[in-house]
Amino acid sequence: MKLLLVLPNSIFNKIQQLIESGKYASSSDFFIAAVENQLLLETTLSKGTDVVLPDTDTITSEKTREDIVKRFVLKPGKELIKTVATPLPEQLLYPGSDSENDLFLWGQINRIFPMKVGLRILANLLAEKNEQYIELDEFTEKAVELAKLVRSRLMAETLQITGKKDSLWSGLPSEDSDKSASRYKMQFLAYLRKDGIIEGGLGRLKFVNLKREENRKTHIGITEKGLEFCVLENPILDAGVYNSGSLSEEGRQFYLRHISSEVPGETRAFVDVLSLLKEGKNSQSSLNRELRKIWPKNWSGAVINTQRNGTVSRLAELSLMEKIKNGIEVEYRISKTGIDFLAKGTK
DNA sequence: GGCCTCTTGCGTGTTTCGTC
DNA sequence: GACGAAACACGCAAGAGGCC
Repeated sequence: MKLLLVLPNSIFNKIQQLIESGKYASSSDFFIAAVENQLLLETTLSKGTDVVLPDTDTITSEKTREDIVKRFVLKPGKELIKTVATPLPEQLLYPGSDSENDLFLWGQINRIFPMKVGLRILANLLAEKNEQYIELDEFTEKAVELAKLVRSRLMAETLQITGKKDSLWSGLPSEDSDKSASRYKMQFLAYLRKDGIIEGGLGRLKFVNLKREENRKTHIGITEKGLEFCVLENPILDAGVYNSGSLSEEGRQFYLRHISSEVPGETRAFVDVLSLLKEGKNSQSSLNRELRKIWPKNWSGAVINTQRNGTVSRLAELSLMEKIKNGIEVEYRISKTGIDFLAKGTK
């Protein structure tokens, strides 16, 4: 949508100076950042702060908002957190399945970073309450509110620094959509099905465990592996670096080691896609065609597409492959790290 | 203007819950 | 036990963004 805006010369000149100094790529970028900041402020103020911190009064400034985000997404003290047991196979296997090799992550989980944010929030809540488990609803509500703030901040920072829309915030819930909040909770975080099976990325990756208490309330705790991944340095959350990817090298290596030993379904998906890339199946259509032969026969074309897309996005985030734009088409290419992972994963 | 890719909102069938 | 309502689980496809 295009808007016609009348500005006093004094304001216009100041904006021009900021653009010329390189802080913004264009006047559009300046206005988008300004509007997003104002909308964020309005939304947060209208909701009050009861969902965030017990000792925070009213969010009245950018600095206060920053403090809240920092307090819940910065590295928690590892020694302050009591971990829980890793989920057992029977908490993960669907009726009729007997092998974790077939447990693919749902394709709509297309980023690891949103789960990292969720883990940070969970760990900080556990540390603050000095508990091993907390109520799932309490965690997910707070995670959604804070993840929205992280997303808004990330959008504004990325626009300022790179001058273009990057997708580092992909997967995090947006301020203006309950649907995206629901998606974040159900797909990236965790929940417990009625039959006791754990769903959601954090659960399927064994970074958290869930249990239903006698009062039927579900509780969530962080596993040892979840805590290890959680406290690893993150360029965005800990250093405010927005141009080196969403995970640190250490974080990427940990994730790969973890899935290799604990999450065979994710390893299988990675190995399947990387093997095909190595064989030269570099386009979306050729990948889909080949994956259809080796992935579950009951998956429709749309499901193959969803699963391929999610796997490719996570692989790219981990630097195991890259996407190269050729005009309007994209070529997938395995990286050196991808080849190394494949060598280890297929041994 | 049209095409391709990717993200994410929505539709639909199934299951669970509450009430009578 | 029957029924309707609500919640859940899964999967599809609309639409935004980028490019020619």
